[in-house]
Amino acid sequence: MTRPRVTIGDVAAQAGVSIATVSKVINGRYGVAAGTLARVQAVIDELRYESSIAAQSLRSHRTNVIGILVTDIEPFSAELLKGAARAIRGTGYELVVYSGGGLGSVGAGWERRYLSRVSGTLTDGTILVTPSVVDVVTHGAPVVAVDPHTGPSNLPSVASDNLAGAITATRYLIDLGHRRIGFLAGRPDLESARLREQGFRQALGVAGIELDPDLVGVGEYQSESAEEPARQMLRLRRPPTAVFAANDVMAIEMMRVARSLGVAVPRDLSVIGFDNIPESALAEPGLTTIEQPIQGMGFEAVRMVIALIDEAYEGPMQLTLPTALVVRQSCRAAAPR
Amino acid sequence: MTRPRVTIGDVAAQAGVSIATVSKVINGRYGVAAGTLARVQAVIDELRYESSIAAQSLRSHRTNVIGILVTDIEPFSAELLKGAARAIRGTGYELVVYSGGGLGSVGAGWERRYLSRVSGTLTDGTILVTPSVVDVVTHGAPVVAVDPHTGPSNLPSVASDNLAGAITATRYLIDLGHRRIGFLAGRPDLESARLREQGFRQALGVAGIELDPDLVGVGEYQSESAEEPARQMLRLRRPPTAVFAANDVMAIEMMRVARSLGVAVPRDLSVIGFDNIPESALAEPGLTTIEQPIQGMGFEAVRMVIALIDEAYEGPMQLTLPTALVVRQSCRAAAPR
DNA sequence: GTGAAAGCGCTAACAC
DNA sequence: GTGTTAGCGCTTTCAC
Repeated sequence: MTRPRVTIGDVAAQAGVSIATVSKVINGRYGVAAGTLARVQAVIDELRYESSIAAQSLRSHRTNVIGILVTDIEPFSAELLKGAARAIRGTGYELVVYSGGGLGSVGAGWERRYLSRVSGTLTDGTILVTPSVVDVVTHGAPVVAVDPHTGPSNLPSVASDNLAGAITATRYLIDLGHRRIGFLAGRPDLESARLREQGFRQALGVAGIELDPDLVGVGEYQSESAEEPARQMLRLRRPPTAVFAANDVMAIEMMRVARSLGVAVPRDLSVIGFDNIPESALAEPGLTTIEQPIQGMGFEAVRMVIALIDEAYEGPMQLTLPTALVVRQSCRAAAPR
Repeated sequence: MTRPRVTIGDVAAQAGVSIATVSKVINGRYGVAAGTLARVQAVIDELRYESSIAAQSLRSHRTNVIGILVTDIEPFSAELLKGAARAIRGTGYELVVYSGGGLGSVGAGWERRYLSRVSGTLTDGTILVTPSVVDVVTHGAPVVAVDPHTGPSNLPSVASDNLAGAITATRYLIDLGHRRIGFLAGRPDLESARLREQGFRQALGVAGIELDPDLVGVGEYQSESAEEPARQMLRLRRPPTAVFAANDVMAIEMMRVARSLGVAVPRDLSVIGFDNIPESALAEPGLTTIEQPIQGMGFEAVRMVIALIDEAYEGPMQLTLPTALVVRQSCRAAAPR
């Protein structure tokens, strides 16, 4: 059933009071006689009046909404949203997710543009997911970055410990006795990829293992671009006995290529990947992974913005959450030499 | 860096034109001299001006936003959102997800309340996910219900075929030779649960199998409430050789209880569940399921609202998507009698 | 071509 | 207690 929108004016007219009085009733302000209050309330119920968020927030600059900006809703951001939703429960705030339509939404900078369109008007605080923007201008309302692609900016942020995770993964392989360990790197323009490679190299260095340059391929975080480097690595005269991939899809690709080349995992090759897409555990249940606390990042980001809004935040402005090694069946001890 | 919000007035002043002219530039309206346009545009870039969505939509009633209302972001709705996001790509629309803070958000009716707060103002079209409300009043902008809990209402809707799915599942067990088939029912107040039970009974009827009332337990879609009925069923003098659970978590609970009672799945008991939570495949990789097209529902809902906005929709107003049987290791042929 | 003015639905001083 | 008034930031006639 479609009928014209009910406005505060309609309620006022019907109740025989002024708009201001209705506004007071809605917002529970002082100075309304009990009788008037009841009458206005009755009309509100009868007309099923609901205030317009647009008008309300335009005027009052208080919305009880935490905004979260994602360029798209895909497995990673969806997982993050679950954590954010969990953190929002019972806080009195509501969560509003703004999703650009994928595709970089007419170029990067989407986050910045949208931020200024909603922040402080439609939201009391805003979370930016994997922003690729550094110089963000805020307008009073707090903004928190999650998993910033470009590394720490001027914003408070929540990230996971890519460096420590990569070290853990590499150490694990080393401890299994592997010495020829390959690495499939991510997109060089992203902070996460840089940190994961750094961790890999660092762990090798500490163990006194010299890295053969042939054992490093750039897969750019995607299976298509990882295929060729993976194949090359396995076709070396002396192929690696283990490979650490900077993310899960490349690890899965590595296993696929190995299979096609008759290299058995984990018998001939151990594979470990940095977990980015929760669903990858479904696609390759046996894959050993370094798990990022994806939900946890969403959760902490929400807690952080809310605390910042209330000016009660006491914690590091750059929060780094630990990763965890999840051992499954894709790794085994290196064959004795 | 925090500085006061840049408004259209600031731009106008800086460019030495009127607010009206700036508005025309922003909206690409006719009647602006090339020189003026360039100058205004330059100021906009310099000041990094972005129009306020709140003000804009309050005035213009056109937002290019599809709103999607969910009571919470959990695995089911998150999956749905992925599909919705996929459908939105390249359409020029943006997706905005409004999430109540779980917990029924101060009682049901949250959807109705929120709908009237955003529809037609902040959104051009709105999707209601699993609404438990029947009499929805719309205000011009189209509204589509996804997976309505109460069955078809006055709204256009997208749902999955619970009835056919339940029949498929039951038939599958029958075809495996099972004759004593148990059923764990869902929440009786929800349409999905009614349809799934109906399909179960119908399939048995067609096969000429009489249903033993002891083989039907009400698990209410939750593992806690399913535990007792599951146990009772397995402890019958003549326990079932197969069980169909109205959702996945109850199916998983059934397997757990069976295990604890020394009943081996699938040797002694076949189990099949209606899939609701994508992640359940992770928790119980071997579970045979009736898969709901969760992403698909989100996808189709978005296409439907957009078509309705453009007044170009030609399809059924109550769209029902098919389910699929996914056979894994939790079912086997009944032992010959 | 451009700007003055009205008003979208609402809130918040301030009078009465 | 209640109503009048002045905007919030923007779009849109309609004069000039």
